[in-house]
Amino acid sequence: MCDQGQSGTGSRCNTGRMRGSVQPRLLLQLARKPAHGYELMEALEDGDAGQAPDPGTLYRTLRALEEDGLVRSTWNTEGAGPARRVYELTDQGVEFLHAWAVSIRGTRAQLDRFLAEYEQQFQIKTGG
Amino acid sequence: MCDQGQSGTGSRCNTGRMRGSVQPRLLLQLARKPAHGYELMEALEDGDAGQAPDPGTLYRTLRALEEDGLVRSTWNTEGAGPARRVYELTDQGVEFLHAWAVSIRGTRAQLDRFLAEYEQQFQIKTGG
DNA sequence: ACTAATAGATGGCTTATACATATAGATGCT
DNA sequence: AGCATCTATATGTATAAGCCATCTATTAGT
Repeated sequence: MCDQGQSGTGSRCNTGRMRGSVQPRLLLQLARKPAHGYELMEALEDGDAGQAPDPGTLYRTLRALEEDGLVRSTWNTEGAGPARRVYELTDQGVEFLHAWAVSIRGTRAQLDRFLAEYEQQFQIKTGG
Repeated sequence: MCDQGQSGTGSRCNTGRMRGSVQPRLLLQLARKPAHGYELMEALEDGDAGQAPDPGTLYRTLRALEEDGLVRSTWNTEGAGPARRVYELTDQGVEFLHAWAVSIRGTRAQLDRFLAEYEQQFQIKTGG
């Protein structure tokens, strides 16, 4: 059932990605420069190893962040194309990003422990 | 609303932990030694920085892993106390653990990228 | 008999994210 | 004018992971 060869046929049989990275990545990107959703998607696709969230996730996450006071938005109707909702970080958003960074460092430490134990168990020497 | 000071009042306002680590940690622990649920909980609590999943998560995850053929279980009624369902890894479980390790290395790399960008943005020098 | 420890299991809930689809303005082609 | 396409935002639905609370059962101690 969980054959490695066949790709996900809908079951839980894939080594699921770790969740909880969309929010901090959006906050960090906004810390660099205010931007609208579409722009953020392209930025994450370019710079973040091509791992942008889908539009649904992205826009909904942005609205949630705004509801929580971590970002604020204004409409920008200048320039070509449809109106953009431009987001920027609030002070609270910056603080939150710092908190996320702490949490993420902890997660990374946990992954390091896991990988160390794993490699010890299977006596693997990895270059990276 | 998302004040750092007050702890979770039920909203999404906490720097959410990264999910997706229970399965691989169970598989790795079982790779070291076959064990029953309670034993696994204690092992994860001891060795894994005190981050064991709650019983509900643990036992349900084990059953799911068995349904997927990654572990198999037998009842052990010897010794004191109630019967234990003792789990051990299958060959497929070992393969899956390897796949998880690859995925987790990828996740760690992503976290490293995030933290590098974060530290660059805020010009922080960290000792770790 | 009552309590506690060990051991396993179920029900319900939230969160994060994905996939699919809908809406709408702007631009360009025919 | 009609129509496709790109840009941009949004909603509907589904799902997996994990938490909290609760329940059962066995064994041991008082």
